[in-house]
Amino acid sequence: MREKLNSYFSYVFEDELLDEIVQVGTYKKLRENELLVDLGDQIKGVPLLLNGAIKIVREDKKGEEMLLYFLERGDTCASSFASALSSGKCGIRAIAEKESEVIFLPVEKLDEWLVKYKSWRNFVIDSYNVRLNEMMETVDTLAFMKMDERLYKYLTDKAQIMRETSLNTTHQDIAYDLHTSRVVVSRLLKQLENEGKIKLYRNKIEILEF
DNA sequence: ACATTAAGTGATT
DNA sequence: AATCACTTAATGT
Repeated sequence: MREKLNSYFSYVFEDELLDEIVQVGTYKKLRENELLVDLGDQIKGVPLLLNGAIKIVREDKKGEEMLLYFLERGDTCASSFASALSSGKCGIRAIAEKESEVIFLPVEKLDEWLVKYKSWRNFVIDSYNVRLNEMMETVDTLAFMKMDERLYKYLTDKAQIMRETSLNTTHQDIAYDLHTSRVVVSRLLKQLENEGKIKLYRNKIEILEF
């Protein structure tokens, strides 16, 4: 576990903090599509993402979904800090988008570390900042971009996060993430294919142009 | 061969 | 851009 931690966090945290993380953290490997956090869950620990990708989704009471952003290696779920420290409910759902490795940090240690380690404080503040920017970007996307642009952005963003040029997904899944209907996605995808930007298969989309 | 699920299409709002 | 109704294609049993 120490080696895995070192490979991504050795330049972020000081050695003593790394030691503590190894002691109190619990390592977990996530299967693809494994549910990490659900709506209204009490947060049991804050995750540090070693590798893989986690999808953060907002959902309303009717089960209507909307993708907020992805977490990548070295990220943490900023929203979980707030709910962990205030022991409130989490307003989001987190799903592993692919096989991922995380270390869960116990809630009790979080504010202790805030005063003890400046690298930890920086990390927390920084991830809040990164997340806020990410959120503003998605708001922009929602407010100012048309569906076809959003779709293309979604595809290229996701391909980058997954580090692949082709995605194994269905039109329906995309429709859930973008909060639209499958028919609309199918039509716009067809359009993108005609423009030569992508190639469509069953359960698979290949991106030809970034 | 049949059932199921994914994707394509025209028409309507 | 959403929804309906229907078709066609791919895949699993």
